[in-house]
Amino acid sequence: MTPQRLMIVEAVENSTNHIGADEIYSEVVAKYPNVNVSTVYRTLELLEQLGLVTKTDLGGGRVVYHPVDKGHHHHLVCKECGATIDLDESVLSSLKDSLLRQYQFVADLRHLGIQGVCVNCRQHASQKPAESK
Amino acid sequence: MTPQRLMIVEAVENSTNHIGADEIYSEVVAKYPNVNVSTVYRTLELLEQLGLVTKTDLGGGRVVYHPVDKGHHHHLVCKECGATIDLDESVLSSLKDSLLRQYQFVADLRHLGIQGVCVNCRQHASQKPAESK
DNA sequence: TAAAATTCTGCGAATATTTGCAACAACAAG
DNA sequence: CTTGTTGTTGCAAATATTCGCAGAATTTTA
Repeated sequence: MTPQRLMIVEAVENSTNHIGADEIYSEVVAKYPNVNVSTVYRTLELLEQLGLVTKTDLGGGRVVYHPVDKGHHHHLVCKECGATIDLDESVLSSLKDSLLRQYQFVADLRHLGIQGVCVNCRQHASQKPAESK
Repeated sequence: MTPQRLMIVEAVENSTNHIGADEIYSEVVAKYPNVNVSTVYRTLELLEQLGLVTKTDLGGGRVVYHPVDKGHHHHLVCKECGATIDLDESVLSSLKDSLLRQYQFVADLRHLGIQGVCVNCRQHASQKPAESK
């Protein structure tokens, strides 16, 4: 356990909710200017393999990390407005069961990002002219 | 509809199953050496928005495209051996329904890549020394 | 403690993908 | 036929992430 690893772990643990690799990097660099981005990525990969943090792709290049010990949950990501809605783990448990029964496949559904369209955007779909695209 | 777009569409349609951006690019360049990668990506993004093709992240940097008119299905991707198991759409329909009922969220579950561990790797987990990592 | 082995890191290069921008083609208006 | 408008492309640069490699740090061994 090296000082840089310690700080990376700290940064992830201290994050209120989710944190991106770039934010972790900035945070660590502030205290220890010599650390390299590679180290951040390597450590995050390590932590993920050890089952300590989850990595979630929220789409649109937004990849965030979350400490496992702070609870599992998922995200509904709206493709229109970009909002993310937290989702309880239970909603996916039946899917996980089905996959296990029907395919003997142990799905890793600990922290998903599911793309779609939220209520708000669906209702305003007709009125709204276009996106900030 | 420009010639380059036409060829990109062709490449996707002609692919037996799935095809990556790099493969599409190579295929198109073979006939029309001037096309640029950007054009490929831009066209694929366009096709995706038009609902003509799906883009699926199989994990590990493998992103593949698939024409919508060739049927919806999903993939179970084994993190150990990298195998992908095709999955019928129906398995996810109940999840989609739940999300719609409970969250009024229209999930885009047309072509997912679900990470996990397949039967094979689960059984051999203890024997297998390590991966090709 | 010194030499050897192992692990981790920083750096720079490679990869995949996206973006800004200026040139270009198609097409409508005059 | 010239001009203007719009949409598409090629190129080069930016971004995010990964990878190889050599040097540092750490541990092991004697």
